[in-house]
Amino acid sequence: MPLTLYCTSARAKVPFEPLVEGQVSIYCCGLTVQAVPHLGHLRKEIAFDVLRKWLTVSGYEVTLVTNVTDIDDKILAKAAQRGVQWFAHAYEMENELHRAYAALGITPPTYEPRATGHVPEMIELIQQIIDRGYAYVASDGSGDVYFDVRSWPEYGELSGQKIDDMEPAEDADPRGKRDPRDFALWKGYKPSEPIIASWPTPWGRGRPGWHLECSAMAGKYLGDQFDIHGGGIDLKFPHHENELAQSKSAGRGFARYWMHNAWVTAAGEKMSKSLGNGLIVTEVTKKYPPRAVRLYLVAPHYRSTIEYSEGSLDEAVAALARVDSFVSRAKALGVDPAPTQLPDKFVDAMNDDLGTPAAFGVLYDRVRDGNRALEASDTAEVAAALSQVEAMLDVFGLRTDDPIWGTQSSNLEPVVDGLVAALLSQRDAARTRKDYATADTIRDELSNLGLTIEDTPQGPRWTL
RNA sequence: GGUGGAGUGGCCGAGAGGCGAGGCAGCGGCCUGCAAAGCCGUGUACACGGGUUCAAAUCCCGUCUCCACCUCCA
Repeated sequence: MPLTLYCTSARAKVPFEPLVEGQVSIYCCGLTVQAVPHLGHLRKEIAFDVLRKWLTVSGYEVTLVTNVTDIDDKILAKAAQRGVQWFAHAYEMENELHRAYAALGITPPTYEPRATGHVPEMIELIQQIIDRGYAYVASDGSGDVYFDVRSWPEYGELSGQKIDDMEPAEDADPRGKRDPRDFALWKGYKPSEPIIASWPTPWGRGRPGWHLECSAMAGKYLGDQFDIHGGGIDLKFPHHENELAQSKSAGRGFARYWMHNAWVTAAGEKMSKSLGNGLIVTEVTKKYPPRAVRLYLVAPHYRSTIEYSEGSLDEAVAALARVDSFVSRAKALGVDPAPTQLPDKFVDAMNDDLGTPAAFGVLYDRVRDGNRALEASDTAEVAAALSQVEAMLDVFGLRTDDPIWGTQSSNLEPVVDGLVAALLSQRDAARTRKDYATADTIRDELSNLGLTIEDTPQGPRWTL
């Protein structure tokens, strides 16, 4: 089955054909770095991380561009509130974002351009749109430049919205607009804002409009036309609709496929930035193993809403433990790794619009097969299952030994291993003379330290 | 008002006309000194009311509930 992806503009799953054979270019709207990222923000990064891995496994060379919006109203407001420069606040939050990437094992994008580094590209794009007659300088002398939505007949093609059916803007302040739905390409400098948060342009000083920056950066790094444009479902309208209008009205082909991921909700509602600290990525990964958090975000389909709950995270911990347990027991057996070939069902599931739920079903089935083989001492089958399980985990970014999780071993590990082994051999001796009281005391003591002792036909094994 | 999405077994979460995805929890069994892990077995669920069909969770009509977007938002 060839790869199909659900395309928002087609409103259907469509076969994926890259623009350039063997290569895939993806632009995925990144964060406005105004606050510490929570789980919901990173769901997008995870979803596209998996897409990227799957395309890579499928033989494509992938370029993923994710922007950092480092200037906007909220950044200015928060920086002012804290009494720091806007760029200091933005940079701090960008670092937090990178920490969150690392915490969840997300490969950083190929390129991660910052909006403020691309003002010349934006000016060029605005000029193109004005020259073609689809944008204008505000009539009120504010220095704003607006896109003229009425002039662009295809406006609304992505989201299916019609200009006339839209709710009229809450603040009926026209601000020099021809139509209330016109959106800012460029925001004129306001004396209330720091002068260093503005850049010179042919239309006066000012700063980038949010929608425009993405069009400009996508164009710079991926060209006028590229394969996939992604982002959270909330960006579909107006952000992506506007990006599309800007780029196409400037004569650029822009994205050929649009992909949108769904939310992580909390208490049934969209996780908002005002929810507090509980769901901040780096906090969650203190309470739960990072790989389990990643599994929790990867296992449901990317277009399905995930309801946040600690119970679900506990389930993820348990499910991952079962997989890990098989991998470590199989490896302890010292089997020769079999050549890796992903199961057909897994490939089909992933090719069907990244069907991770069905793909996980295949993973769990193989783990069961492997466990059965382990009991039957069928080393060939253990080896086959192990290599497939690891290959599948690799696609999800969940391999224990993936370097992205960092080196967890320390030089103390052999020491600990030796100490535990010594205690276990005492326990074994006690068990041999049927002194179960002593044996159980040793096990309890180790258990109190957080070690789990399991007796297997190959002797006792311990895990932390 | 417009646009889009959702309601599935104790919980999570897929599927999308016929064959009970899968996970977690539970129960029974095997194994075990006891455990743990693992394996085997075990559940007849699809918001509600109609309809189409030999067959509907899946299609059609209607109803209810929830969520998102149309303003910054992953």
